[in-house]
Amino acid sequence: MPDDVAGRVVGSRMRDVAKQAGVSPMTVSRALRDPSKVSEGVRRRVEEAVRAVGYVPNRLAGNLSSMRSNVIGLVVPSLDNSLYAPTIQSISAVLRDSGYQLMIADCGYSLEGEEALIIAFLAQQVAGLMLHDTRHTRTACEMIRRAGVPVVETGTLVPDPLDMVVSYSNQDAAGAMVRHLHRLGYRRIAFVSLPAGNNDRSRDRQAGYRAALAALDLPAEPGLMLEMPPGLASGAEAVVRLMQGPTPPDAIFMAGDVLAAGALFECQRRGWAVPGKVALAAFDDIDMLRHVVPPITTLRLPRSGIGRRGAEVLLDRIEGRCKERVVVDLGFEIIQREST
Amino acid sequence: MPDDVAGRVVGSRMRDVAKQAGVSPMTVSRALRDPSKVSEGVRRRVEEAVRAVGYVPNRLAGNLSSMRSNVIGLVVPSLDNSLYAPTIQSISAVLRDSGYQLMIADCGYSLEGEEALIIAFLAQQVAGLMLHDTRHTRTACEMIRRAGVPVVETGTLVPDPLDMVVSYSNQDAAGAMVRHLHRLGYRRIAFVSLPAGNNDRSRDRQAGYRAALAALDLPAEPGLMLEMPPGLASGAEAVVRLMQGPTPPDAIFMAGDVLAAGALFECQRRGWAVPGKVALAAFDDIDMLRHVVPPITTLRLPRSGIGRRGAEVLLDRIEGRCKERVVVDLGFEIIQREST
DNA sequence: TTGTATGCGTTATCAA
DNA sequence: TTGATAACGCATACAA
Repeated sequence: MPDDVAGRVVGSRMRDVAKQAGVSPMTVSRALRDPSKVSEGVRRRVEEAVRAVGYVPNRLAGNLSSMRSNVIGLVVPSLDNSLYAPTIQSISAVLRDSGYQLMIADCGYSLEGEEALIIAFLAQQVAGLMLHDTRHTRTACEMIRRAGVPVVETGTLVPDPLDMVVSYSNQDAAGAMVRHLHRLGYRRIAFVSLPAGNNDRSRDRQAGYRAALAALDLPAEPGLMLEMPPGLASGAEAVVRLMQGPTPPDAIFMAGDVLAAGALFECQRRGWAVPGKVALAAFDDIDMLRHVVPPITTLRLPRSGIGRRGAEVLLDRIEGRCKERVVVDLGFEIIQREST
Repeated sequence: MPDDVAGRVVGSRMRDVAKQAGVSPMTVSRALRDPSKVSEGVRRRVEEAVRAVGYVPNRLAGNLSSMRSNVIGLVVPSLDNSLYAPTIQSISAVLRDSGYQLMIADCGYSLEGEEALIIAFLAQQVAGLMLHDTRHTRTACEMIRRAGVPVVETGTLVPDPLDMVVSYSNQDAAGAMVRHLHRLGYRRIAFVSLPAGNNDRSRDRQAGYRAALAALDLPAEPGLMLEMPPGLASGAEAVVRLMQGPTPPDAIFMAGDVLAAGALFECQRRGWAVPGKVALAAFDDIDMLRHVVPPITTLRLPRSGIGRRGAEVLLDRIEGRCKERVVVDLGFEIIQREST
């Protein structure tokens, strides 16, 4: 029963249930975690006793004693960014269905921040980690290795994974869109992305853009590449700067989150026909891009699948169903719409 | 040092550090949690030993032993909805700066789901709870009461809070927008919201709309109220249904998340002037609404402030800095733009 | 300032 | 099928 101990209300413990049911605590433990290991009568009495005393198991104690954990730690660069929402949602669903809990933290695109969070998660004895950045401090890598905790990286298809990877290739995706625009006849393809400095995905996308240009024998004009901070306003600014430059592009590939929508809204304001004056392509199929006028050509990324499969392979490993260091490429898809 | 025990790699324990530093485990514990309680020399030796053996404290054991917890549980109706992102981000920032961890789960707008998550969080021995729904099952309330865990509700200014509340009033906000539209001269004000069935906020907003109409002596025509599922497409459908009805409105107040943007895009497609043919107002100042053409009048809600203040009052309570059951009204603001 | 004994609530292990 | 005992890793309380 609830007791007030030193100003702190505590719940009932397993031995309260045991007393109530007239069995030993160990039997309660068994009845709760594997009912088939106790007799029918005991099982019923324990169930009743649990209800009677309002017992809620203490998973801290359970985890400590069993040297197991039912907590997964997730580090994302930012929680403010709705891009991670579908991924987090899917992770959450898989974990919930398997009796795991999700611990989330954001590192603000900082490697040192990520390191601190990883250590905090290890201190919490997480059973596994999911990371969205693909570069990590030496200390972070070392800590993870020593702890022997399974890790899934989800940001991009990294060449030298810590452990497991579930993602798509940002580099391939950017290249595929450039080739798509080229097939449609565009030749002066500009590229706008978030700053690559603190964002691995942006770096990969820039590399994919450059590689595709080279493969297509298109010149890589520095004036056609722009780095902009996130936000609709940045997209608007980018399209203006590119179109008012000396040799404007005939297509702009916006590889930032909502940059493309910002660019389109700016075109609407200025009466610039899309794709008549300039074609627009985006990276990531957020719902909005399908509904604006005109709808924007984009890449559909496996946001939700990354969360689901990532959580699945992590749990498979934790529960011993799979020993390997899998690398899962979930691919991407080009969605051709009216803006190109 | 890491040891392989029964297939499981374990980290170093406090007594490994103690041995290395030539002191007792208790001294290590003190040196780590309150360095001022040990001598200078011991402090240095412990710090070195910690680095030498790569020690990471086991917070499960620490929490169990101290009967404290550094974990906060947050339940949101959905993680897929980017609306909660700024709130979660702010909570995360406050907790991180105070050495707490955030456990997140989504209940899918289900009361039973919420109950299960609350029980799971209590089993994890969370130090506090943040809930975004305002109705809870009897069992959930009972569990929380018995556990004596501080709770902050953030969904709306509830009349009968479980404990503490940090929010704004959805009802007042909806009413304020109706009065604003009335001041601008609109008289046939339609109202579109998400289904109220599983969403307390929608219910409150509908009530606010109705109350404001009554106060303004405007008739409450059933044909002017619509419930739509979330999404841009719903907004588009809603505006069409309202405008093609027998007596179309002169203004539509879209109290759903991105419904207003969907409605505007549909008006763009059909060439309906906004606000010439119909005025549009929204609920919640997502960035997009400022950038579309025309920018949409809306209510600015304290999304981020709710997270920050909510986490702050929760920690104040947990750490004994405040005993009261505070109710914080963070208010709202009407942002008049060109769509009305 | 430091160390010793004890307990946190559960599970592993082994004996009955 | 059940129970007694000993961890799990750390912190509280008290003694030195």
